[in-house]
Amino acid sequence: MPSPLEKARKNPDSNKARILTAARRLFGEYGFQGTTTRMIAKAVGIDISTLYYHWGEKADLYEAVIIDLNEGIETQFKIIERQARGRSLADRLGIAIDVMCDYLHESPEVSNLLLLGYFSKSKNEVSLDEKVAGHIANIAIAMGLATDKQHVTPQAKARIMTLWNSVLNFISGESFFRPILGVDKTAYLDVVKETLKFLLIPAFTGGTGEGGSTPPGNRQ
Amino acid sequence: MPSPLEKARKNPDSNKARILTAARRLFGEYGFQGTTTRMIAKAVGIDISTLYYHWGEKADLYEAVIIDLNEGIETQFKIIERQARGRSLADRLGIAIDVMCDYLHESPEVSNLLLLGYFSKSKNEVSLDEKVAGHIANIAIAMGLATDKQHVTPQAKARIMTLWNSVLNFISGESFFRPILGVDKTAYLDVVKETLKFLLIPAFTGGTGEGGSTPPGNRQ
DNA sequence: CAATGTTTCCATCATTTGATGGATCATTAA
DNA sequence: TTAATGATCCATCAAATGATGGAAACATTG
Repeated sequence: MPSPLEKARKNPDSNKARILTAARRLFGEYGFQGTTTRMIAKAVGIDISTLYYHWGEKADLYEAVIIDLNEGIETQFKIIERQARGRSLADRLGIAIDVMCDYLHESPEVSNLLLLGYFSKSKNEVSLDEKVAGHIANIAIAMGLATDKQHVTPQAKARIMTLWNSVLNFISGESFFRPILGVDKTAYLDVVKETLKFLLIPAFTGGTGEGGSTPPGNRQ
Repeated sequence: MPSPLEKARKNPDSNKARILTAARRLFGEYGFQGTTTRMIAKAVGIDISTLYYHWGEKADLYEAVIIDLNEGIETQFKIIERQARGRSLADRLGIAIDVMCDYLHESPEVSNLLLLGYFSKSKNEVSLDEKVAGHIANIAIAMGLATDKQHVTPQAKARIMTLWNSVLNFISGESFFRPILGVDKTAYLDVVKETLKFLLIPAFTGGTGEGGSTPPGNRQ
């Protein structure tokens, strides 16, 4: 029994899938309240009743978007985990920052939707928090700050949250922050990565910061 | 010629001022789109036409809220500047974190409104960005990372932004993050402050982090 | 008090928005 | 071919929403 989401992904040219894609972009750009079903239908080029036929009410469509989103993020975490395995802590952090920045920068609606989920009291009951809790724990383990999901200290969680949120902030807020920084679009991502590494790596490693790749003496 | 805002603040019991207060809270909680003029009027206990009489259209009221907000923030920055003067860099950062966390935690709608302003494409043209650019530069100077507003490097700005956003994130996202951390309401603010100091001070000072108050040799 | 200005509310509009029923067209199975 | 199922659109609804006109209440001042 394939879920509606799997069904939609199987055929990306179907209207059902195109609705999901457009909804993702528009919800990310204008939020749940700021996006109307007519906006989505118009973006796809269909009638709104087709949208309702495929996804039910607006909140259901939004929920589908969020679930779809989280699966994409989990994929990225697996990539980070694979690349980070066996490297030094400083390297692992650098890899995490690079991979997440690149991924989110390519699909900016992701970070927008996540941030809106964190900060707006929405009546919809998409259980985003459980997912995020899992993500946080996963990063903590991948960074070697904890050994299993059940034993992550609040301190470690809070530190990961800061890192995670900082990435989201910079990606989502690009149109707002970039003019303030006064750099062009290509330089922005580099400044962001550099800043995050500069600020966060020394604290985690308790030492000198970036300092190149995988020093021979693998200080833990 | 007193501005409408000054006029409203002069008499906090007037309906005009009470509308502004309620609007501030509700816009902060539900965003611009998610807040209706009827919600605000109902919160104050008046008819919506009274609201329109005092503040004009909805976007004008929102603009007044944002302006009001920014003046409050500027006041806090002056407090930080005064307290930080003459202290070590680590102390100045610690003071900034403490003061801003306490202030924002007392009026959480402030950080919500700021974050919504950063991340949602709103059609309203409240020039929030210029204000924020000024705030960023002010902190940079107060922290001793720059000497005048015109000569703040993108790197310094980006680092301040990370700090500033991290505070906003934790305060605005408390209802979301606190359950994940598994701490109670009173402990949350302490964990946040501790985390921010732990992560950010070492990077700025290039050294050992918090390490107590104002070391005798005032290393720059 | 009378006149003038300010504030408040009631009634009402025009749009927008979420949502649905039913007709139509396409596709597939028997 | 025919019946059934799936997909799409048109027309329409009811509720919510931003906004306004005008009458009434209230306050201020000469």
